[in-house]
Amino acid sequence: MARLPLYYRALLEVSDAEVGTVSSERLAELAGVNAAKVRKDLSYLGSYGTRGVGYEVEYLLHEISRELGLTEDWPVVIVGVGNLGAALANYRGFGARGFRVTALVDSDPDKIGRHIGSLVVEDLETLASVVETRAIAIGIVATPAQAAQEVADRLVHAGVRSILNFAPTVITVPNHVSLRKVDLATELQILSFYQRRLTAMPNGGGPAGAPTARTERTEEHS
Amino acid sequence: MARLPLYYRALLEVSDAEVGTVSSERLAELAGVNAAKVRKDLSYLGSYGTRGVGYEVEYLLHEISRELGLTEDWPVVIVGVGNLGAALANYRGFGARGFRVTALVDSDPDKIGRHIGSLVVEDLETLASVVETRAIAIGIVATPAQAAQEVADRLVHAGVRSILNFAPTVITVPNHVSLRKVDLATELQILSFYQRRLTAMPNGGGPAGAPTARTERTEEHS
DNA sequence: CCGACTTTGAGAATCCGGTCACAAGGTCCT
DNA sequence: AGGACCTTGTGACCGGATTCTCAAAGTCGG
Repeated sequence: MARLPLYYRALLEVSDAEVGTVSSERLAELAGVNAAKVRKDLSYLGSYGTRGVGYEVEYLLHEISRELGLTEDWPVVIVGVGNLGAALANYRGFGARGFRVTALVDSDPDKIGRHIGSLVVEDLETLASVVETRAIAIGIVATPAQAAQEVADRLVHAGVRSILNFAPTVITVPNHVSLRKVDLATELQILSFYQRRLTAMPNGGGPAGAPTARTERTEEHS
Repeated sequence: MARLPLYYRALLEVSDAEVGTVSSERLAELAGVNAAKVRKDLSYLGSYGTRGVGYEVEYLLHEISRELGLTEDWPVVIVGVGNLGAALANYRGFGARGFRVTALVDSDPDKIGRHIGSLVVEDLETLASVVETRAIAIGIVATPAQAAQEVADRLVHAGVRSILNFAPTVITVPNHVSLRKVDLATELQILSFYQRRLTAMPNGGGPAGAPTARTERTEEHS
């Protein structure tokens, strides 16, 4: 499931402070989801957790990180070293656990050879050998939209099975390849959509609910 | 719907090349979704499009951009000018349509006063007045996880109604505020999850489907 | 050792979005 | 003008995900 990483992070939080066990209730709160959902999800990867007590934090943490493949490490290549690509290369956020950015490639001769952090930007033409020699598992596409599909094709051809696409376009891959996308412009447009709703109808927006209730909503937008 | 931006982009593509009209079929292809879904979605914002012909590109484009609020412009503030914040500030991707990054704020004295593009980083403490004087509508949270909730609270308090969260943590807002998140680490972990699946069971992964069929999958992962 | 209390795990009910299928409406050629 | 053909709009259906609910399992204090 796509919620495992959420639980993982929630577990990390509790493992700092408290010790021993967490209830599904508490986990749900931390992860911003329903408690029943937490239990369903967790039971789906085996019956860890004892009734009347909760889940043993350390053990569950271990199980989830194994399930997520966080115990192995996955070399990453970033294709396209513009603003975004460069920022991603420096981003500690995922240098942190298991994901090492191992190579940067670009097709722009001006950028090839440039140093970014401890890496050197390499030629897109050498992608295949880069992927092979460094056992790259994950490719990040951070190119302009026009180049994205071709880059994806090359990644797939080179043997990459997981692609994260930041380019603002739909790309297509064979179905043995995993594809996820992060689309910044789209996110803003969605916000804009709701914003417009709000300002269009000055007051009568919410359906008489408690106006200051705190809800964790990220996907649905009620 | 959250698919409107997709259609919008697809329409932009066709508006370059061809002229006149598009069928839902073609739009679906461009946007990577089912044709029936396109029709449902579009019919949901009124009956544009004539039977037997399709949708008039320019008109539909106009309608969608109005619906998405892309005709107005939404000043954006970025809170937290680390790697990611700085990259976002420079990113042309959403400077492009309607979204102007109008202010940058940070709490780090070393960063305050620094120039990024044409903007100067301002003090987080002045957030309220920045939001008010510049009529900021959207806040982007690009701080470390620990600071994210407080920053969000401040944004809400200052009157921001739409927040895009890049910090790797769950944040909570009153329910009259729209919240979306972009979680890079989570995306990678999800890829890692499927990657592990693949390598764990060397061959028998896919259920006998055509192994090289091209599918656009981003959310479901079969 | 027993009873009160807590919390999981899973079966049942419900909700929601996606897909299918087809009638209604409209174009274009003859 | 008429018929063949095309594409939309929509009602019906389907399946998966979410939520509700409750019995089973386990702890803890006395």
